[in-house]
Amino acid sequence: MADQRRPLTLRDVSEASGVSEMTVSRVLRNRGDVSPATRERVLDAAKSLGYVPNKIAGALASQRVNLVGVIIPSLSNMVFPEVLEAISAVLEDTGLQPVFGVTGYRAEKEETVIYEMLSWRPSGLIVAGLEHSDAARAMLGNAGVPVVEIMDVDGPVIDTAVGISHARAGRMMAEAILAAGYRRIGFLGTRMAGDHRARKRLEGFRSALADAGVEVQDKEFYEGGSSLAKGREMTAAMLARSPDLDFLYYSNDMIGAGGLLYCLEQGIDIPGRMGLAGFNDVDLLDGLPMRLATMDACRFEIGRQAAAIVAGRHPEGIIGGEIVALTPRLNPGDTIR
Amino acid sequence: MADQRRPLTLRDVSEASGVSEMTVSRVLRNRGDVSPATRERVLDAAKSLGYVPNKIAGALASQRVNLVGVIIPSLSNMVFPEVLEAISAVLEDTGLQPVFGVTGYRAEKEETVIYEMLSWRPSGLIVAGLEHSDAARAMLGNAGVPVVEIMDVDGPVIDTAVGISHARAGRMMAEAILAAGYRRIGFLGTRMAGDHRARKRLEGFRSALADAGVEVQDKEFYEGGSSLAKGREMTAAMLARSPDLDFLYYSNDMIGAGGLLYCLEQGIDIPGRMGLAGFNDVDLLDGLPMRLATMDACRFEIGRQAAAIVAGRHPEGIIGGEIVALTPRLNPGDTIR
DNA sequence: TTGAAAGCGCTAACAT
DNA sequence: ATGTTAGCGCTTTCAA
Repeated sequence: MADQRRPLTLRDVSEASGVSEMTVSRVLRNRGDVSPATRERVLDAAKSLGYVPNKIAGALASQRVNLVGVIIPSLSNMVFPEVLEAISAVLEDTGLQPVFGVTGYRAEKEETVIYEMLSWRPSGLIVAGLEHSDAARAMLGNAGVPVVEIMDVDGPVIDTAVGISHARAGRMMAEAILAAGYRRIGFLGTRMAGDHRARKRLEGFRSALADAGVEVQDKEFYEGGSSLAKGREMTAAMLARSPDLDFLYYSNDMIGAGGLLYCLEQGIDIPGRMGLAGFNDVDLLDGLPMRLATMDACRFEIGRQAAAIVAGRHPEGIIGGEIVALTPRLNPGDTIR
Repeated sequence: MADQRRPLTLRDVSEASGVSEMTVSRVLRNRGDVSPATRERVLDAAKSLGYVPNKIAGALASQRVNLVGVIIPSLSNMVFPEVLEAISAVLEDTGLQPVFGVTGYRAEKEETVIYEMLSWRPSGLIVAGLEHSDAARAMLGNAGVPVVEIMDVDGPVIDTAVGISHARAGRMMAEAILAAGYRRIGFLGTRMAGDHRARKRLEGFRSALADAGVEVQDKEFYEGGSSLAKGREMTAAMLARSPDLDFLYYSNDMIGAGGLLYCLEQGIDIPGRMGLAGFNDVDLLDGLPMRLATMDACRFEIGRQAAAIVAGRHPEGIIGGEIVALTPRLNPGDTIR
């Protein structure tokens, strides 16, 4: 517990306990056979010195690193913290530790983050999305460790992917909307070049509408700011411009919730006169005056399975090198008639 | 770009470029003098091989690690992602990289996370809160690197702290409520033993009320679930039990928002018949029918300053070993008369 | 401007 | 059950 500037080493513990460095190392890692007496002496010495092992040296010597890199676009999206939570929970008792990196939806930043992560030689990598720069793809392909791409399955996969088809999610929502008899449909979403999943949902959505001879009648995009407030503003603007719309499809639940609050305030009959839907099925909605129709992105399950694959604890029959396509679940809530 | 199992080393690049390992190392780190011709040859070789430096070896040799450990209680709290964002932004151009660890508000888990982090010999540590186990406190005290405790300043500090006084925040809110003439006050919060800041706010709140001879008339606590929904339920329960309350103080904005929505639906006159207030000043509120009174926890500023201190770029006159107490700002919104 | 040698703190592999 | 030796892949330091 004495304060020192030079960090303590195994050698210090070795000297303090009168045992070889190797034996100290064994005790500290619970490896091999060590007599209880020796064990206790070592532990006492380590504790009273305040020794913290140097994993850098350990990793270099053993060629093993208990880190798993997790690369996501954003922390403010509300979706990713939940994926992280699921990943953390699974890794908790595997001896692996997640390390998070954030890309801000920028491919070039993603490339940097991947490079940085790989330079620490992690045991595995979990990366959100399938779209990467060529260089990033090359690095991931040659990483020599499990690489799991999560969230999305619509596109070429490097090694293993766990996610949903966002095109299909968009299609399913379109079909539900059409089946409910809505025809004059508006779309409200983010203007974010890097958000490929939102783009794919919109594409799937439009293509299913097109199959029924229906077109999206109005669109509105936003960037930045409070999603709830933006949802309000965008909805007000769109309804002012296109008052005869009978359905509004939002690219996420937060702006959808803003739209819902606006419509309710305006006294618009939901879901009779107009229907609404979002995406993600976030808990948040539980407390709103009405439950917004939405679609579950399976983010807990995605986190769980991705972590299990990286940890080598593959859920039922999955062994890596595969695509695990989860099924998005439609939650009709109260805003589709 | 050839695929290999054994990760590439400096030696591979050295052989491919016909230059010594040392020179390759210099090129890759932009250190020392290297002729442009050599430089280019090395860069070409590294790129075409797909070489990724091994930071583990580099860190061991140089005794320098560009990692900053950031330890927070939770990712789902909405507050911490913002602090992380601010930290990331500041570290972005310092060559330092944040590594996040989550404690789940459990002191014992925090101890483990600190130990793990320190075993990677980071350049600094940012830890949320002032309450730690004795062992954790000892580790932090002997870490030999900058340790910044954030969010809170009410208590003993290990090295440097950046935060607000939550006791004072609670007191300020009580004073504002009393000044507005409310007297029959209820409190709604989390039942979380590890959330010391919420506890301190409540203590400050009650003590300021007590100074005016006022007592909290009813209390309700929750755990888990959607905060918005819980805010609703708790509010409904409390008003059923104590119908004559004229103010509800919530320990965070999310449950406050749930309560607000409930009250509005019930047709309760806000802020006339009853006032409401939360804590955190989250953006979310912008889109609600009324803006909830709240208090800014200065989380961006906290993240910024903490990162600057760890990075050695101390903002105006702060040099570490100090307590930076930021001033919480009351945002009266529309729910205090 | 470039290279050679030594060693960072630990662990694998092999003694004893 | 414990100790010894030889690296892990880099960077520091010194030499050329």
